[in-house]
Amino acid sequence: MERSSTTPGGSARREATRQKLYEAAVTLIAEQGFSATTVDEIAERAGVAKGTVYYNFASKSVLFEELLRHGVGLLTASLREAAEGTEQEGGSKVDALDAMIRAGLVFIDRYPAFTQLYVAELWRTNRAWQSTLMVVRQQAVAVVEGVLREGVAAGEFSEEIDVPLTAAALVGMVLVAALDWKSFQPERSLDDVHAALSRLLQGRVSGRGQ
Amino acid sequence: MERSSTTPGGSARREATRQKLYEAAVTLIAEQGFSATTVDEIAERAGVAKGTVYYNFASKSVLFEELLRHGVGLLTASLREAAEGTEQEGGSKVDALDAMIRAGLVFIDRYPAFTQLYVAELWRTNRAWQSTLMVVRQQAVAVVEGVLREGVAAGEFSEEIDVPLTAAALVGMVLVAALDWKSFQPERSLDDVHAALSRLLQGRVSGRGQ
DNA sequence: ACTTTTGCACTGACCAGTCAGTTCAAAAGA
DNA sequence: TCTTTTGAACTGACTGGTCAGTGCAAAAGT
Repeated sequence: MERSSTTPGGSARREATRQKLYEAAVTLIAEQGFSATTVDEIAERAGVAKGTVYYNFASKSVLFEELLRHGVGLLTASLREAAEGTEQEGGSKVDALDAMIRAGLVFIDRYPAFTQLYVAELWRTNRAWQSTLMVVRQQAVAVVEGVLREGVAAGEFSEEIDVPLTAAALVGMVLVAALDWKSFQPERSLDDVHAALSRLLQGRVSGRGQ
Repeated sequence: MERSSTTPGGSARREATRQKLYEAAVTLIAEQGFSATTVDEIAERAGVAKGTVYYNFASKSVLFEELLRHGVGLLTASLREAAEGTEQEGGSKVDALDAMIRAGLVFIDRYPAFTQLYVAELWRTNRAWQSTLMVVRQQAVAVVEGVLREGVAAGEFSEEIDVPLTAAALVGMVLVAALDWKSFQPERSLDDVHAALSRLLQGRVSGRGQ
Protein backbone atom coordinates (compact mmCIF):
# COMPACT_ATOMS: atom_id res chain seq x y z
CA MET A 1 0.00 0.00 0.00
CA GLU A 2 2.92 2.27 0.80
CA ARG A 3 4.28 1.79 -2.68
CA SER A 4 5.63 5.09 -3.95
CA SER A 5 3.60 6.21 -6.87
CA THR A 6 6.46 7.36 -9.05
CA THR A 7 8.81 4.42 -8.82
CA PRO A 8 8.29 1.61 -11.28
CA GLY A 9 8.06 -0.88 -8.48
CA GLY A 10 4.33 -1.11 -8.73
CA SER A 11 2.66 -4.00 -10.40
CA ALA A 12 2.42 -4.02 -14.15
CA ARG A 13 -1.32 -3.86 -13.86
CA ARG A 14 -1.23 -0.73 -11.76
CA GLU A 15 1.30 0.84 -14.06
CA ALA A 16 -0.95 0.20 -17.03
CA THR A 17 -3.83 1.89 -15.26
CA ARG A 18 -1.66 4.89 -14.48
CA GLN A 19 -0.61 5.13 -18.09
CA LYS A 20 -4.21 5.16 -19.22
CA LEU A 21 -4.97 7.90 -16.71
CA TYR A 22 -2.02 9.98 -17.92
CA GLU A 23 -3.15 9.73 -21.48
CA ALA A 24 -6.72 10.63 -20.64
CA ALA A 25 -5.70 13.52 -18.42
CA VAL A 26 -3.16 15.02 -20.79
CA THR A 27 -5.57 15.46 -23.67
CA LEU A 28 -8.42 16.71 -21.55
CA ILE A 29 -6.30 19.20 -19.66
CA ALA A 30 -4.62 20.39 -22.85
CA GLU A 31 -8.00 21.06 -24.38
CA GLN A 32 -9.82 22.53 -21.43
CA GLY A 33 -7.27 23.48 -18.84
CA PHE A 34 -6.74 21.95 -15.43
CA SER A 35 -9.62 23.53 -13.57
CA ALA A 36 -12.16 22.96 -16.28
CA THR A 37 -11.34 19.26 -16.43
CA THR A 38 -13.21 17.07 -13.99
CA VAL A 39 -11.99 13.90 -12.41
CA ASP A 40 -15.12 12.16 -13.66
CA GLU A 41 -14.17 13.05 -17.22
CA ILE A 42 -10.65 11.74 -16.79
CA ALA A 43 -11.91 8.48 -15.36
CA GLU A 44 -14.45 8.07 -18.09
CA ARG A 45 -11.99 8.75 -20.90
CA ALA A 46 -9.49 6.35 -19.34
CA GLY A 47 -12.20 3.74 -19.05
CA VAL A 48 -11.82 3.25 -15.32
CA ALA A 49 -13.94 3.99 -12.30
CA LYS A 50 -13.57 7.23 -10.40
CA GLY A 51 -12.46 5.32 -7.35
CA THR A 52 -9.52 3.98 -9.33
CA VAL A 53 -8.23 7.49 -9.89
CA TYR A 54 -8.11 8.05 -6.15
CA TYR A 55 -6.69 4.64 -5.55
CA ASN A 56 -3.75 5.50 -7.82
CA PHE A 57 -3.29 9.20 -7.08
CA ALA A 58 -3.79 11.14 -3.91
CA SER A 59 -5.61 13.97 -5.67
CA LYS A 60 -6.31 15.61 -8.98
CA SER A 61 -3.32 17.93 -8.47
CA VAL A 62 -1.00 15.07 -7.68
CA LEU A 63 -2.07 13.26 -10.82
CA PHE A 64 -1.26 16.39 -12.79
CA GLU A 65 2.12 16.90 -11.16
CA GLU A 66 3.19 13.36 -11.82
CA LEU A 67 2.00 13.75 -15.36
CA LEU A 68 4.28 16.78 -15.73
CA ARG A 69 7.27 14.94 -14.35
CA HIS A 70 6.56 11.98 -16.56
CA GLY A 71 6.32 14.08 -19.72
CA VAL A 72 9.33 16.28 -19.12
CA GLY A 73 11.34 13.19 -18.32
CA LEU A 74 10.65 11.95 -21.80
CA LEU A 75 11.53 15.31 -23.33
CA THR A 76 14.85 15.83 -21.60
CA ALA A 77 15.90 12.27 -22.33
CA SER A 78 15.15 12.86 -25.97
CA LEU A 79 17.03 16.18 -26.09
CA ARG A 80 20.07 14.77 -24.36
CA GLU A 81 20.13 11.82 -26.67
CA ALA A 82 20.00 14.09 -29.69
CA ALA A 83 22.86 16.23 -28.46
CA GLU A 84 24.99 13.24 -27.60
CA GLY A 85 24.33 11.74 -30.99
CA THR A 86 26.12 14.58 -32.76
CA GLU A 87 28.80 14.59 -30.10
CA GLN A 88 29.87 11.08 -30.86
CA GLU A 89 30.18 11.66 -34.56
CA GLY A 90 32.27 14.75 -33.96
CA GLY A 91 29.68 17.26 -35.07
CA SER A 92 29.83 20.94 -34.18
CA LYS A 93 27.70 22.53 -31.50
CA VAL A 94 25.48 24.09 -34.10
CA ASP A 95 24.82 20.57 -35.28
CA ALA A 96 23.95 19.64 -31.73
CA LEU A 97 21.50 22.55 -31.49
CA ASP A 98 20.05 21.59 -34.80
CA ALA A 99 19.63 18.00 -33.68
CA MET A 100 17.90 19.21 -30.55
CA ILE A 101 15.54 21.35 -32.57
CA ARG A 102 14.62 18.29 -34.52
CA ALA A 103 14.23 16.24 -31.35
CA GLY A 104 12.00 18.96 -29.98
CA LEU A 105 9.86 18.90 -33.09
CA VAL A 106 9.60 15.14 -32.99
CA PHE A 107 8.54 15.29 -29.37
CA ILE A 108 5.90 17.91 -30.03
CA ASP A 109 4.74 15.94 -33.02
CA ARG A 110 4.30 12.89 -30.85
CA TYR A 111 2.93 14.54 -27.74
CA PRO A 112 1.18 17.72 -28.86
CA ALA A 113 -1.24 17.68 -25.97
CA PHE A 114 1.50 17.56 -23.40
CA THR A 115 3.27 20.46 -25.05
CA GLN A 116 0.12 22.57 -25.06
CA LEU A 117 -0.50 21.92 -21.44
CA TYR A 118 3.08 22.64 -20.50
CA VAL A 119 3.11 25.98 -22.27
CA ALA A 120 -0.23 26.92 -20.82
CA GLU A 121 0.91 26.34 -17.26
CA LEU A 122 4.58 27.28 -17.34
CA TRP A 123 4.37 30.97 -16.61
CA ARG A 124 1.50 30.91 -14.21
CA THR A 125 2.10 31.95 -10.67
CA ASN A 126 0.34 31.17 -7.44
CA ARG A 127 -0.44 27.62 -8.33
CA ALA A 128 0.00 24.54 -6.25
CA TRP A 129 2.38 22.82 -8.64
CA GLN A 130 4.49 25.91 -9.29
CA SER A 131 7.57 24.38 -7.72
CA THR A 132 7.22 21.18 -9.69
CA LEU A 133 6.96 23.19 -12.84
CA MET A 134 10.10 25.18 -12.05
CA VAL A 135 12.15 22.07 -11.48
CA VAL A 136 10.88 20.49 -14.61
CA ARG A 137 11.46 23.60 -16.70
CA GLN A 138 15.01 23.90 -15.47
CA GLN A 139 15.73 20.32 -16.44
CA ALA A 140 14.65 20.96 -19.99
CA VAL A 141 16.31 24.34 -20.50
CA ALA A 142 19.51 23.15 -18.84
CA VAL A 143 20.14 20.76 -21.69
CA VAL A 144 20.09 23.60 -24.20
CA GLU A 145 22.13 25.86 -21.95
CA GLY A 146 24.70 23.12 -21.59
CA VAL A 147 25.26 22.88 -25.33
CA LEU A 148 25.48 26.67 -25.63
CA ARG A 149 28.09 26.84 -22.88
CA GLU A 150 30.14 24.11 -24.47
CA GLY A 151 29.91 25.99 -27.74
CA VAL A 152 31.18 29.16 -26.12
CA ALA A 153 33.99 27.29 -24.39
CA ALA A 154 34.99 25.71 -27.66
CA GLY A 155 35.04 29.10 -29.33
CA GLU A 156 32.29 28.16 -31.68
CA PHE A 157 29.83 30.68 -30.27
CA SER A 158 30.49 34.28 -29.39
CA GLU A 159 31.44 34.82 -25.77
CA GLU A 160 28.99 37.65 -25.65
CA ILE A 161 25.89 35.56 -26.00
CA ASP A 162 23.60 35.46 -23.05
CA VAL A 163 23.33 31.75 -22.41
CA PRO A 164 20.11 31.52 -20.35
CA LEU A 165 18.27 34.03 -22.46
CA THR A 166 19.40 32.58 -25.74
CA ALA A 167 18.40 29.14 -24.56
CA ALA A 168 14.97 30.42 -23.63
CA ALA A 169 14.65 32.15 -26.99
CA LEU A 170 15.60 29.00 -28.87
CA VAL A 171 13.15 26.93 -26.90
CA GLY A 172 10.48 29.52 -27.58
CA MET A 173 11.26 29.55 -31.25
CA VAL A 174 10.77 25.82 -31.56
CA LEU A 175 7.80 25.71 -29.23
CA VAL A 176 5.75 28.41 -30.88
CA ALA A 177 6.67 27.42 -34.41
CA ALA A 178 5.73 23.83 -33.69
CA LEU A 179 2.46 24.66 -32.00
CA ASP A 180 1.55 26.87 -34.91
CA TRP A 181 2.50 24.12 -37.28
CA LYS A 182 0.26 21.63 -35.50
CA SER A 183 -2.58 24.06 -35.09
CA PHE A 184 -2.65 25.82 -38.41
CA GLN A 185 -0.67 23.83 -40.97
CA PRO A 186 -0.80 20.25 -39.75
CA GLU A 187 -0.28 18.88 -43.25
CA ARG A 188 3.31 20.10 -43.49
CA SER A 189 6.11 17.65 -42.96
CA LEU A 190 8.43 17.71 -40.03
CA ASP A 191 11.43 18.04 -42.35
CA ASP A 192 9.93 21.12 -43.85
CA VAL A 193 9.44 22.79 -40.52
CA HIS A 194 12.85 21.71 -39.37
CA ALA A 195 14.47 23.21 -42.44
CA ALA A 196 12.80 26.56 -41.84
CA LEU A 197 13.95 26.67 -38.23
CA SER A 198 17.47 25.57 -39.14
CA ARG A 199 17.73 28.46 -41.53
CA LEU A 200 16.67 30.87 -38.83
CA LEU A 201 19.11 29.35 -36.35
CA GLN A 202 22.03 29.68 -38.69
CA GLY A 203 21.23 33.25 -39.59
CA ARG A 204 20.52 32.43 -43.19
CA VAL A 205 17.49 34.68 -43.24
CA SER A 206 18.97 37.97 -44.17
CA GLY A 207 21.19 37.92 -47.21
CA ARG A 208 19.91 36.43 -50.42
CA GLY A 209 20.60 33.09 -52.01
CA GLN A 210 20.36 29.80 -50.07
CA MET B 1 -31.54 60.56 -22.23
CA GLU B 2 -28.57 62.71 -22.74
CA ARG B 3 -25.70 61.10 -24.61
CA SER B 4 -22.48 61.52 -22.74
CA SER B 5 -19.97 63.36 -24.85
CA THR B 6 -16.84 61.84 -23.34
CA THR B 7 -17.22 58.28 -24.53
CA PRO B 8 -19.32 57.33 -27.47
CA GLY B 9 -21.19 54.10 -26.91
CA GLY B 10 -21.20 54.31 -23.14
CA SER B 11 -21.00 56.74 -20.30
CA ALA B 12 -17.65 57.70 -18.87
CA ARG B 13 -18.61 56.08 -15.61
CA ARG B 14 -19.39 52.81 -17.29
CA GLU B 15 -16.19 52.89 -19.29
CA ALA B 16 -14.19 53.44 -16.12
CA THR B 17 -15.87 50.45 -14.51
CA ARG B 18 -15.07 48.30 -17.54
CA GLN B 19 -11.46 49.34 -17.37
CA LYS B 20 -11.27 48.37 -13.72
CA LEU B 21 -12.79 45.01 -14.54
CA TYR B 22 -10.29 44.43 -17.34
CA GLU B 23 -7.40 45.14 -15.06
CA ALA B 24 -8.73 42.93 -12.32
CA ALA B 25 -9.55 40.09 -14.67
CA VAL B 26 -6.28 40.14 -16.58
CA THR B 27 -4.09 39.61 -13.54
CA LEU B 28 -6.31 37.03 -11.93
CA ILE B 29 -6.73 34.99 -15.10
CA ALA B 30 -3.02 35.20 -15.87
CA GLU B 31 -2.23 33.85 -12.44
CA GLN B 32 -4.89 31.21 -12.11
CA GLY B 33 -6.34 30.57 -15.52
CA PHE B 34 -9.82 31.30 -16.76
CA SER B 35 -11.72 28.50 -15.08
CA ALA B 36 -9.99 28.83 -11.76
CA THR B 37 -10.82 32.51 -11.57
CA THR B 38 -14.22 33.29 -10.13
CA VAL B 39 -16.41 36.20 -11.01
CA ASP B 40 -16.57 37.04 -7.32
CA GLU B 41 -12.81 37.43 -7.24
CA ILE B 42 -12.81 39.68 -10.28
CA ALA B 43 -15.51 41.85 -8.80
CA GLU B 44 -13.78 42.07 -5.46
CA ARG B 45 -10.41 43.01 -6.95
CA ALA B 46 -12.06 45.62 -9.15
CA GLY B 47 -13.89 47.01 -6.13
CA VAL B 48 -17.36 46.55 -7.56
CA ALA B 49 -20.27 44.28 -6.81
CA LYS B 50 -20.72 41.02 -8.61
CA GLY B 51 -23.87 42.26 -10.26
CA THR B 52 -21.87 45.04 -11.87
CA VAL B 53 -19.82 42.52 -13.77
CA TYR B 54 -22.99 41.11 -15.27
CA TYR B 55 -24.36 44.55 -15.87
CA ASN B 56 -21.34 45.35 -18.02
CA PHE B 57 -20.70 41.98 -19.64
CA ALA B 58 -23.09 39.29 -20.73
CA SER B 59 -21.05 36.52 -19.13
CA LYS B 60 -17.67 35.61 -17.76
CA SER B 61 -16.60 34.39 -21.21
CA VAL B 62 -17.68 37.57 -22.92
CA LEU B 63 -15.70 39.63 -20.45
CA PHE B 64 -12.67 37.52 -21.31
CA GLU B 65 -13.16 37.81 -25.06
CA GLU B 66 -13.47 41.56 -24.94
CA LEU B 67 -10.40 41.67 -22.79
CA LEU B 68 -8.50 39.72 -25.47
CA ARG B 69 -9.61 42.06 -28.22
CA HIS B 70 -8.72 45.07 -26.13
CA GLY B 71 -5.21 43.79 -25.39
CA VAL B 72 -4.31 42.58 -28.85
CA GLY B 73 -5.49 45.89 -30.24
CA LEU B 74 -2.87 47.61 -28.16
CA LEU B 75 -0.18 45.16 -29.25
CA THR B 76 -0.75 45.34 -32.99
CA ALA B 77 -0.93 49.11 -32.90
CA SER B 78 2.40 49.15 -31.13
CA LEU B 79 4.03 46.72 -33.57
CA ARG B 80 2.79 48.57 -36.63
CA GLU B 81 3.98 51.84 -35.22
CA ALA B 82 7.43 50.40 -34.61
CA ALA B 83 7.71 49.04 -38.15
CA GLU B 84 6.53 52.28 -39.69
CA GLY B 85 9.00 54.21 -37.61
CA THR B 86 11.98 52.56 -39.31
CA GLU B 87 10.25 52.79 -42.67
CA GLN B 88 10.13 56.54 -42.56
CA GLU B 89 13.76 56.93 -41.75
CA GLY B 90 14.73 54.61 -44.57
CA GLY B 91 15.87 51.74 -42.38
CA SER B 92 16.24 48.20 -43.65
CA LYS B 93 13.75 45.44 -42.98
CA VAL B 94 16.05 43.91 -40.41
CA ASP B 95 15.82 47.22 -38.62
CA ALA B 96 12.07 46.98 -38.81
CA LEU B 97 12.13 43.49 -37.31
CA ASP B 98 14.48 44.68 -34.64
CA ALA B 99 12.21 47.60 -33.82
CA MET B 100 9.28 45.22 -33.58
CA ILE B 101 11.19 42.97 -31.24
CA ARG B 102 11.76 45.95 -29.04
CA ALA B 103 8.14 46.99 -29.28
CA GLY B 104 7.15 43.47 -28.31
CA LEU B 105 9.43 43.58 -25.30
CA VAL B 106 8.08 46.95 -24.25
CA PHE B 107 4.57 45.63 -24.52
CA ILE B 108 5.32 42.53 -22.49
CA ASP B 109 7.13 44.67 -19.98
CA ARG B 110 4.09 46.86 -19.58
CA TYR B 111 1.41 44.17 -19.75
CA PRO B 112 3.02 40.95 -18.53
CA ALA B 113 -0.23 39.53 -17.26
CA PHE B 114 -1.94 39.92 -20.58
CA THR B 115 0.91 38.18 -22.33
CA GLN B 116 0.82 35.25 -19.94
CA LEU B 117 -2.86 34.81 -20.42
CA TYR B 118 -2.58 35.05 -24.17
CA VAL B 119 0.09 32.39 -24.39
CA ALA B 120 -1.75 30.12 -22.01
CA GLU B 121 -4.93 30.19 -24.04
CA LEU B 122 -3.71 30.51 -27.60
CA TRP B 123 -3.26 26.87 -28.48
CA ARG B 124 -6.19 25.46 -26.62
CA THR B 125 -8.93 23.84 -28.59
CA ASN B 126 -12.59 23.28 -27.87
CA ARG B 127 -13.07 26.54 -26.10
CA ALA B 128 -15.81 29.05 -26.52
CA TRP B 129 -13.53 31.90 -27.49
CA GLN B 130 -11.43 29.88 -29.94
CA SER B 131 -12.57 31.93 -32.91
CA THR B 132 -11.87 35.22 -31.19
CA LEU B 133 -8.41 34.00 -30.38
CA MET B 134 -7.72 32.99 -33.97
CA VAL B 135 -8.68 36.37 -35.32
CA VAL B 136 -6.66 38.15 -32.75
CA ARG B 137 -3.61 35.95 -33.31
CA GLN B 138 -3.74 36.52 -37.04
CA GLN B 139 -3.81 40.27 -36.54
CA ALA B 140 -0.63 40.15 -34.52
CA VAL B 141 1.31 37.68 -36.65
CA ALA B 142 0.26 39.40 -39.87
CA VAL B 143 2.28 42.47 -38.96
CA VAL B 144 5.45 40.40 -38.71
CA GLU B 145 4.62 38.45 -41.86
CA GLY B 146 4.12 41.70 -43.71
CA VAL B 147 7.59 42.93 -42.90
CA LEU B 148 9.11 39.58 -43.85
CA ARG B 149 7.35 39.62 -47.22
CA GLU B 150 8.49 43.14 -47.92
CA GLY B 151 12.00 42.09 -47.04
CA VAL B 152 11.85 39.17 -49.47
CA ALA B 153 10.40 41.38 -52.19
CA ALA B 154 13.17 43.90 -51.66
CA GLY B 155 15.77 41.18 -51.91
CA GLU B 156 16.88 41.72 -48.36
CA PHE B 157 15.75 38.31 -47.15
CA SER B 158 16.25 34.99 -48.86
CA GLU B 159 13.39 33.96 -51.09
CA GLU B 160 13.52 30.55 -49.52
CA ILE B 161 12.36 31.59 -46.11
CA ASP B 162 9.02 30.31 -44.99
CA VAL B 163 7.20 33.49 -44.13
CA PRO B 164 4.40 32.24 -41.83
CA LEU B 165 6.62 29.82 -40.01
CA THR B 166 9.47 32.26 -39.60
CA ALA B 167 7.05 34.85 -38.31
CA ALA B 168 5.69 32.40 -35.79
CA ALA B 169 9.20 31.44 -34.74
CA LEU B 170 10.21 35.07 -34.27
CA VAL B 171 7.12 35.79 -32.23
CA GLY B 172 7.84 32.70 -30.15
CA MET B 173 11.41 33.74 -29.62
CA VAL B 174 10.40 37.11 -28.23
CA LEU B 175 7.46 35.75 -26.28
CA VAL B 176 9.28 32.99 -24.47
CA ALA B 177 12.44 34.97 -23.90
CA ALA B 178 10.42 37.84 -22.47
CA LEU B 179 8.29 35.68 -20.22
CA ASP B 180 11.40 34.02 -18.90
CA TRP B 181 12.95 37.39 -18.36
CA LYS B 182 9.96 38.59 -16.36
CA SER B 183 9.59 35.37 -14.45
CA PHE B 184 13.14 34.46 -13.64
CA GLN B 185 15.38 37.51 -14.12
CA PRO B 186 13.10 40.50 -13.63
CA GLU B 187 15.99 42.73 -12.60
CA ARG B 188 17.56 42.78 -16.06
CA SER B 189 17.07 45.80 -18.26
CA LEU B 190 15.02 45.80 -21.40
CA ASP B 191 18.02 46.95 -23.42
CA ASP B 192 19.95 43.98 -22.22
CA VAL B 193 17.31 41.52 -23.30
CA HIS B 194 16.81 43.35 -26.56
CA ALA B 195 20.51 43.14 -27.32
CA ALA B 196 20.56 39.40 -26.76
CA LEU B 197 17.61 38.84 -29.06
CA SER B 198 19.01 41.16 -31.70
CA ARG B 199 22.16 39.11 -31.77
CA LEU B 200 20.17 35.95 -32.27
CA LEU B 201 18.05 37.56 -35.00
CA GLN B 202 21.06 38.67 -36.96
CA GLY B 203 22.79 35.35 -36.71
CA ARG B 204 25.63 36.69 -34.66
CA VAL B 205 25.58 33.69 -32.37
CA SER B 206 27.86 31.34 -34.14
CA GLY B 207 31.22 32.72 -35.10
CA ARG B 208 33.35 34.30 -32.41
CA GLY B 209 33.75 37.95 -31.46
CA GLN B 210 30.94 40.45 -31.97
C1' DA C 1 -36.14 78.16 -8.35
C1' DC C 2 -37.48 73.99 -6.80
C1' DT C 3 -40.00 69.72 -6.98
C1' DT C 4 -40.83 65.42 -9.30
C1' DT C 5 -39.69 61.92 -12.53
C1' DT C 6 -36.75 59.09 -15.18
C1' DG C 7 -33.60 55.55 -16.00
C1' DC C 8 -28.65 54.33 -15.87
C1' DA C 9 -25.32 52.11 -13.08
C1' DC C 10 -24.67 49.47 -9.38
C1' DT C 11 -25.66 46.31 -5.36
C1' DG C 12 -25.45 41.92 -2.80
C1' DA C 13 -28.27 38.25 -1.05
C1' DC C 14 -29.84 34.24 -3.12
C1' DC C 15 -30.41 29.96 -6.05
C1' DA C 16 -29.71 25.90 -8.60
C1' DG C 17 -26.23 23.29 -10.17
C1' DT C 18 -21.47 21.33 -10.11
C1' DC C 19 -17.36 19.16 -8.51
C1' DA C 20 -13.43 17.22 -5.66
C1' DG C 21 -13.00 14.10 -2.60
C1' DT C 22 -14.83 10.11 0.61
C1' DT C 23 -16.67 5.73 1.72
C1' DC C 24 -17.37 1.00 1.25
C1' DA C 25 -19.08 -3.42 0.06
C1' DA C 26 -18.40 -6.40 -3.46
C1' DA C 27 -16.14 -8.17 -7.56
C1' DA C 28 -12.18 -9.21 -10.28
C1' DG C 29 -7.47 -10.27 -11.01
C1' DA C 30 -2.94 -12.57 -10.04
C1' DT D 1 -4.85 -14.82 -0.08
C1' DC D 2 -3.70 -10.29 -1.11
C1' DT D 3 -3.97 -6.54 -4.31
C1' DT D 4 -6.46 -3.78 -7.31
C1' DT D 5 -10.58 -2.13 -9.34
C1' DT D 6 -15.45 -1.12 -9.39
C1' DG D 7 -19.46 1.76 -9.01
C1' DA D 8 -22.66 4.12 -6.79
C1' DA D 9 -24.08 7.03 -3.09
C1' DC D 10 -23.00 10.98 -0.39
C1' DT D 11 -21.09 15.36 1.43
C1' DG D 12 -19.94 19.95 1.73
C1' DA D 13 -18.00 23.70 -0.34
C1' DC D 14 -18.09 26.60 -4.20
C1' DT D 15 -19.71 29.07 -8.54
C1' DG D 16 -21.99 31.28 -12.49
C1' DG D 17 -25.75 33.69 -13.05
C1' DT D 18 -30.20 36.22 -11.35
C1' DC D 19 -33.08 39.79 -9.63
C1' DA D 20 -35.57 42.98 -6.72
C1' DG D 21 -34.11 46.97 -4.93
C1' DT D 22 -30.95 51.41 -4.06
C1' DG D 23 -28.61 55.82 -5.21
C1' DC D 24 -28.09 59.57 -7.88
C1' DA D 25 -27.64 63.06 -11.46
C1' DA D 26 -29.79 64.95 -15.26
C1' DA D 27 -34.32 66.04 -17.54
C1' DA D 28 -38.99 67.37 -17.19
C1' DG D 29 -42.54 69.63 -15.07
C1' DT D 30 -44.55 73.68 -12.51
